[in-house]
Parts: sequence; structure tokens; C-alpha cells
Amino acid sequence: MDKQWFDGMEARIPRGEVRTRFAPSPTGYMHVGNLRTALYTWLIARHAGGKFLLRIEDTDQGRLVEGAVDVIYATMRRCGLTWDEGPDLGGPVGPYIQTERRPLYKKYAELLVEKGAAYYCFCEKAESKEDSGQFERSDDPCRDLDPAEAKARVEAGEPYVIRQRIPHEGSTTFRDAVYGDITVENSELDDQILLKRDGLPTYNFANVVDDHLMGITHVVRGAEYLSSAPKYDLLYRAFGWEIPIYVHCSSIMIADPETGTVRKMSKRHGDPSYEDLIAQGYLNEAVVNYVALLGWAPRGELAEREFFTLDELARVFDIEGVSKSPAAFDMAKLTYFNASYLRAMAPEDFAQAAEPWIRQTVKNPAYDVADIAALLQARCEKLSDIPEKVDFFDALPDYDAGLFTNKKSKTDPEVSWRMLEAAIPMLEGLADWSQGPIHDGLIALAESLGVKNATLMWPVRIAAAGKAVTPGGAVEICRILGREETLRRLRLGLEKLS
RNA sequence: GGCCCGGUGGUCAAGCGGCUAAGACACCGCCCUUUCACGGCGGUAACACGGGUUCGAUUCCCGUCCGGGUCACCA
Repeated sequence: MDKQWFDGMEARIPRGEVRTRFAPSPTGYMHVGNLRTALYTWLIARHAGGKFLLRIEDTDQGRLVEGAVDVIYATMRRCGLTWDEGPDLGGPVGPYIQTERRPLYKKYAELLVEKGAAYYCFCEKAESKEDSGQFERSDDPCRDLDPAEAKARVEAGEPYVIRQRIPHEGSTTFRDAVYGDITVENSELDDQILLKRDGLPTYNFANVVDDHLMGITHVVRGAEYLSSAPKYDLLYRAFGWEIPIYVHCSSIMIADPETGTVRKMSKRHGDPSYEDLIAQGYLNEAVVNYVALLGWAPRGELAEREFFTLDELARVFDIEGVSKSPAAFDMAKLTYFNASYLRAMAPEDFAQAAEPWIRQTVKNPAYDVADIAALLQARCEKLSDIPEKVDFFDALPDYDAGLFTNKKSKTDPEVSWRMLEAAIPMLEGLADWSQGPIHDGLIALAESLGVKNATLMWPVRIAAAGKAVTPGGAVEICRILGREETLRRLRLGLEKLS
């Protein structure tokens, strides 16, 4: 056995430093739940001034996805979850890709066999969950094989796996930072496979080995791993390693409209992933902020606060505030966060973000993106709301004359006809086609006609836009459309009313 | 089903033995107003249930119910 593996790693890591890791498997997208786990993991490290590492768990050869690692990098970067060590950066305890650490796991598994905490198993492979459970764990005929005989069969080339030998008696208690102490009867635990037939480790084994070798102090992961935690403890103890602090995070649920119940959020059921949300026009900052609050809440003074930047989160995040019960993902609230972030943007930043969405329907270069964006900023909750809202600029919709009737504005077809007839010459004669003059001209006209502002504004806006609801009022829309186009549309309205 | 973990308004949640039980989203009104928004103001709405412990339980313990997780050579 190569002794350096046992003594070398620890020496490379400063004592007392908090080290956490996000260890995704490359699936090609980021679950919302995974994003939150990554975020909390990052926050714990940053809060403590420690190190955050990225490790790729690609031990499932059957599920390799091309380019998936790049998706992970891109997502992490976009979210601001910077890492200090990782496959691309390297670091003192690499490699950071599990398949590149392959020889390591076998050595450690064999060490466990030597110690009697694991054993070779030659039983038939159960290909799936359904095929498993052919025999009860206590019935595994290989568990009590003579070590020398087992070794001989291995050397003879017989396929095998290495299983963890879990005591049949007693119980195991482990400690979790959010759930507290949890005790499980050992008889409830199965002799899980550590090393697969292909020589690669299972997730559970690779985690223990890597987390130890990489000096991870806080193991953060989803609550679905809570039930395997006692087996981890048994493994750490068998190795004689220090047990890290476990931080299990409850699942993120989502309401299922079909069944009227909640279930764990998952890509498989068509629930949105991080990428989906971004594609739907949600801002990265809003998603991160919202997700941070799904399962964690600031305490004390900050209990009422909801808006946090990443840096602020790093400052105030504490494991104490992590909740034990599963939280339901609420798209409406995410939308609220997104709307707030959109409104808080500098106008020019918003215009830049909105431009591609505006240009989906506003192709005419005569219409200024910044002008339109200014109308939109307070009126959209997500960027994908935009195209539909501004579709009337390029082409006047084929609207119904009924739109001219509006009770609140006191308009009907007849009134509207008079308003348009009066507005057209006034607008034609305007010296300067800009916000102030158009506004003042219309207000003055309303006064001279003896009608309330809305009575004049409504028909003008309807004729100009051809829609009942528009971003911005009559003045803004006319200004952007330009004098010529505005007059053309108002005359069309007049015709429609004749 | 066994085991494990949860349970404060529809949702996220504060609370950590004594409170008229915060706040936010959503919803409903009102104000503002050139449509719709934004913004402002106000409102409806909760401690799952039953036993204990205690002078006193949302808070501690037990049971019930409900919800979730897990029982793969997947992670």
C-alpha cells in the first residue's frame, strides 16, 4: 500500500480551515435543488473565509453526457459561485475528477477488506432497483467467505464487487448540523457496494474517500442522503478518519397541479431547471436570491429582510437558519423577486438585457430600444413578458372598434371620433415631436374640448396601438411611433369609426 | 411496508415556556393615474389532532394523523 496516500494529503491542507465542496455529477443541467446545495455549500465556505472546491462525480459510466462539465462551470460562474480548487484550476488535493482518481478507490476499498470492514462479493449483478433485493443483506453468501479463498478468486480473475461489512448488532448514531443526532439500528443498514464491478467506486464510497482526502470539513448535500449517513460514519470509523460535519438540506418541493399534491422538484417531471428559468427570462440574481431563501432564513435583526446580494448572503449565512422541513418552490414568488430585480436595474442595464426580447417583435430599427425599454422596466416581471407587450410597434394590430368604448374614460365610438378628429390637426401642427410638447398639446386640447384627459387620451392610445393594454400611455406611444406613423394610425382609427 | 426526517396562514417563513403569533409572496379593497403597471395605504388568512410536563404551552415529552425521504454495481 502506498503510504503517501494516507499521510500526504492532510499535510497539504491548513489545519482549522473550513473546506467545502460541491460535487455534482455531470448531467448537462442544473437542478434548482442542486443549485441551492451549491449555494449553501459556497456560503458556508465564504462565510468562514475558507475554501470552496468543485469536484466532478462522474463514476456512472452509463450516464456520461457530452459537454456536461462545461455546463457546470458556466452555471457556477454565472451564479458567482467561485471555486478555489477544481478540475480546471487544480489544487493541492487533485485530481478533482473522480474517474481520474480511479486507482485510489480500489486501494482504499482493499484496505477496508484488510481491516475486515469490507469483503469481496461475487454474487450476480442486479441491474436495477427492481432486480435488487433478491437476497437479504444478511444472506449474502460472500460475507462470510474465507478471506484467503475470496482473495484467490479475485486473483483468478473472477468478477467481484467490494461490499461494506456492517455489523448485524447494535446501532449507529451520527450527528447532523441541521437535524441533530440521529440513531439507526445497524440491522436496518445494508452491506452497500463500495467498489463496483467496473472498478469504479459508488457515490457513497467515493464521497467518503474524497471528502477525507480533500480535507472537507463540512459535507453539504441533499436530505435524500440522510439515510446513508450512518454508513458513512461506519466507513470513517473503519478508516480511523475524523468525521466531517454533515449539513443535510431538505428537498425542494413543487406543487403538482395534476394531483393537487407536492412532490420533489425534478427535471424528469418537467419542472424547470436553472437553465430553463434563465431561458424564461429570469435574472440570475433573482433566482439565486430566491433559492437562498428556500430552506434558509436570516434570524434576529435580519429576519424581515429578503433581498440579499451574494456577498451579503455570505456575510450573514448561518447553518442555524437552515430549515429541516421541505420547502415548496413558488414560481409566483420567484417572479416577484425577478420583477423587483428588474426594476432595480439601472435603465441602461435593463435596456441591454431587454434588447433581444424587444427585438423579437420590434424589428423596425426606427424604434429606439432604450425608449421602449424605459416603458417596459416597471411593466414586466420577467423578460419573456416583453415580446407580446411591444408587438404593436411594427404593425398596427387589426383591432376591433369596440376598443374605443371605455366606461372609465367616458368614451364611446362617437366621442372617440370627435377626439381623434381634434387630435390629428393639433398633432400635425406640433413644432416639436417630443414628450413635453405632445403631452402639453393633448392636455391643452382636452381642456379646450371640455373633456377629462382620459377621454382624449384613451382613443388616441387605442388608435395608435390597437391594443387595450399597452406599456406606456398615449403620449409615450405616439412619441416613439413618430409623427408620421402616429398620424397614419389615428386617421385609420377615424376611418374605423366612420 | 420497514426505517429515518418533518408539520406556524394557499406558499416562503420569524418565533427557540408568558407576544394582540412578525414579515414577504399570492389574493381582495382603496389611493395615485393617460390604458396597464410601478408606487402608497388597508384587509382576509396559521400554530394538524389528542394526551401529558408546567403556574403557564406554538415552543418540552408521548401517541395519532398527514407529508417527505430512503431501502440500485444511480448519484
